[in-house]
Amino acid sequence: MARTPTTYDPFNAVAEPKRRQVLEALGEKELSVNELVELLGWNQPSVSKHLGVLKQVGLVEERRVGRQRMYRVNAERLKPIFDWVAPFEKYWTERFERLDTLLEKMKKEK
Amino acid sequence: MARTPTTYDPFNAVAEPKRRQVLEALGEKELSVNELVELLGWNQPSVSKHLGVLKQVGLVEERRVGRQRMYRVNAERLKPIFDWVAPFEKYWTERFERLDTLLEKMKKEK
DNA sequence: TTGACACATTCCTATACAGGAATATAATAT
DNA sequence: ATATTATATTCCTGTATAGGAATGTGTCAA
Repeated sequence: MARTPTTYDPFNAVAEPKRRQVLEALGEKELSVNELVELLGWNQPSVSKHLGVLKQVGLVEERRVGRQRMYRVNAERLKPIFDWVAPFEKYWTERFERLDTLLEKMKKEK
Repeated sequence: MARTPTTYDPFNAVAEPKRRQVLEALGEKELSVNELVELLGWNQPSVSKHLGVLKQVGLVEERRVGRQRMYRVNAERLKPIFDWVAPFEKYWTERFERLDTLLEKMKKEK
């Protein structure tokens, strides 16, 4: 077998750097395809194809307005990635250690 | 061109579900290849090959002990993933807003 | 109805896996 | 030296891209 398809899950869809750029560009604001084309500086079919993958995997949603298609991020589909990576965060920063210590203290004091 | 190589960056390395399992299995504790083989129930070459990719991309580190090789997670290489996905978190929960508020308060009180 | 505009899809190709099977390498024990 | 243990590497193959070029589809305007 080959690699896991890009449309299999958010991890694979987001592995492609350009698809991350698309999601960043969308950010909070809904954008049309042409707005993305201009913003990113890629050709239109390329943008459309990446949007197609993101849409298949549920990372963006599409709304039709006249001959335009407005795309927006569906952030909840990124939650599995966050949930997977978050537990490792304590290893590179102390913020959470401090928080853990604080919570432990609060627990004991209670 | 084809897809971005799995060894290109942590995003691509971690797109493969089995490699995420390896990182989970390692967690905090260093494990030998055979311990991983037993823990995961895969054949040995498969485990070694996935470890090879993870090592190339810097997500695990290797230590030789006799004829064994002990592997451990290098969590800092996961930071780019966390940093990329974290800004989206506010869209599905409010927890971090509260945490940020708490940390800001602690900072000021200090 | 004919253009023009906005966007999607198809066709093509080079590339890169992931998994299985077999084999190679390195270190220890006998 | 030889066998054994622990692990890595090589060879093979089917599959799935990502990018470029060309074309198709749907919608609005004159």
